[in-house]
Amino acid sequence: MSTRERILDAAARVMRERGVAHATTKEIARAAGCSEALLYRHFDDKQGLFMAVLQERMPAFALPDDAAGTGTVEGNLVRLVGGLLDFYADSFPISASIFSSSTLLARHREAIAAHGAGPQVPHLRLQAYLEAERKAGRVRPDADVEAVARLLVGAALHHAFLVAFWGEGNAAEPGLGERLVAPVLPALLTG
Amino acid sequence: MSTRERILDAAARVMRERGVAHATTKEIARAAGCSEALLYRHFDDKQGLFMAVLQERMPAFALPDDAAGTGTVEGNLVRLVGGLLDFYADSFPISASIFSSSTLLARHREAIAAHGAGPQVPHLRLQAYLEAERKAGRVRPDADVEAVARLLVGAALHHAFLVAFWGEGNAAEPGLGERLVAPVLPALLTG
DNA sequence: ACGGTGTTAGTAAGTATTCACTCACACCTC
DNA sequence: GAGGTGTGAGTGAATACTTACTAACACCGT
Repeated sequence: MSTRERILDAAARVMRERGVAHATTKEIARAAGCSEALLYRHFDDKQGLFMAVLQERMPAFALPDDAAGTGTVEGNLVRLVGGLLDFYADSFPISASIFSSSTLLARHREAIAAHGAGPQVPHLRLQAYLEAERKAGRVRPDADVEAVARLLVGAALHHAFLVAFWGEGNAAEPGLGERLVAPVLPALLTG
Repeated sequence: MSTRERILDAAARVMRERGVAHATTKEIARAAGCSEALLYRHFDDKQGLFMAVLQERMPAFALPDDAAGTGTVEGNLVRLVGGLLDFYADSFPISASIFSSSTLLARHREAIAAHGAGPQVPHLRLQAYLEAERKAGRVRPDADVEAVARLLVGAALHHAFLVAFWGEGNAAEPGLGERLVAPVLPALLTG
């Protein structure tokens, strides 16, 4: 693994485990097993390093390839929500830390706007899946798919928030995906 | 207004507007219009001041008094979700900042555990309302009220997250409460 | 009424430490 | 020997926190 990658891993680890406030250059260098000076060979400054972590060490949000029309809507939704729960569990600690600095937030916002990425992507993707199912006739034509997408994505985010707050202890909650999907099914399914 | 209150207001304002990273003692003192030394007359240390802000300047989450059995379930839920949207819109910026420091998070967690407060309160309260309605026979006996509460609370939190990320611009979204409540109604209402 | 005594509210000017960041220099490979 | 990779030893600035001090005010015995 290249030094740059080691530094990025170390920085991400410190940010996750101790919070951005403690993610000092000294702490990151110690975690990466190198000198502080070396950080500056690979990154312009500390904010540049943070930005690289945000862009290269945020867990990718990959919804499984569009399964619209295959399997059952319920099964697909459960799988998608499971992916959302994992995604937010991994990304929430670092995402939240962005809000600790207005300047970091502003830079991140600009960087992200350029890529078409951003925090609205998950619910837009889920919404797109539901729209495809609606087009396929497996979801009621009058269903508010945007609202449903927001409910499901929100519940996943909320769960990550609680886990991050209370510590790693109560992380996995088996069957949560199924339980979250069930209440919105009557509003979705053609009947 | 007492000096202590002025300092708390100033600290909360700086934390909100510029983020905890920029909430230095100097900055807070300047915002409060006093000397840094005075901060230490009223608080043990900076973390103590932050803790006081978290405990005394977080917007109170007040669900309107238990309306179970009155009005319509839909109307009550819309009102409750509206309250949640306001609550999270106000509290998210400061809540998120807790995660910037593992030690601050740990202290806040302990302080909160003592009060029986914490981030699980909103969805427990909403869940309690739904259970009351179930007992009153206005919600299906087989409805998963916990899952529904998590969906609605999560969607409100998610909305606050997006607003905090993109700036104050796209804050109010009229009719959002109604749209979020509608998809869970079929799973709740007795038919 | 008046001086003495203590308390409260406030600050200017520090100190020690930590922070992000730099630089001169060493080591290595080609 | 040139250029990439790496470091020890710093630097000035910023930070959290302290100290020594003042002005205002309340209380009280005489």
